[in-house]
Amino acid sequence: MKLATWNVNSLKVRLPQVIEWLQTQQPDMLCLQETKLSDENFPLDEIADTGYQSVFIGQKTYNGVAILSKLQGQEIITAIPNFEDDQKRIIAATYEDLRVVCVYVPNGEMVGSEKYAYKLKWLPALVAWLREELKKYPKLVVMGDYNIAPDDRDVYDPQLWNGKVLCSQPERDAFGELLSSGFVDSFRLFEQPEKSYSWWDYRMLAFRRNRGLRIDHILLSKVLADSCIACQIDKAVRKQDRPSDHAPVMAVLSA
DNA sequence: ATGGTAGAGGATCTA
Repeated sequence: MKLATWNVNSLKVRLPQVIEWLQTQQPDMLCLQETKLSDENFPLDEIADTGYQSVFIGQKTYNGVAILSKLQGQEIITAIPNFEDDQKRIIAATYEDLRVVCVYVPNGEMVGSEKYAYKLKWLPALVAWLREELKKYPKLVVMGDYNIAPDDRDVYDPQLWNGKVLCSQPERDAFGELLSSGFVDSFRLFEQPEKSYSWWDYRMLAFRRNRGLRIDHILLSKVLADSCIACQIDKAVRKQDRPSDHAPVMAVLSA
């Protein structure tokens, strides 16, 4: 079983790359973030032609999430329950006994900004909901763009980024709260290359210089973590023409 | 040099 997540930064622009990636990697589930599409414009048929079902929730211009899978998703949820939010950042679906949650955590813009306050309000709401999900679904995977680099080794220049958005202590604490609720960062179950990142700014030749952050994560419930045999970032995708600024992350479960 | 790029939409906003 291959589980993957990719912030595509416009599914309209990236659709050919997504279809090619589905065909070559054959993931069982692919979570997408920043589709930036209204639901009526979602490329359902093109994706179906590749052999994948889609569940999605989007909006014009910003945000938007989807789960592509070879199976049809059930028990679909498209928002955090009991949390007022206009932005489309969450979709969850059940595939047999596997519960998949796709998340696009707010970016936060800058420490102290209104968007940062929204991020710090959004994250505990996510954690509270996922604690309930975990009670219902022992086999739970939560993957997506968390917009949080959990540790200094996930940052190309920790001094420069110290206390900045994506790295600030309140954000890292919120991520820690999520982990301590019963999740494991699948990437850190394994030995990984030094300076492994999942996002590189489009500006300043950041990718060529490997000035990146690891902010896209696949979190597994304990039951799933026990069967995880690999996790890697597909950095080659970021080298393509007209790439997303994020690379896909993929975890492999046995059986 | 307080910069730079990409996407959406059609002037800025978001990342």
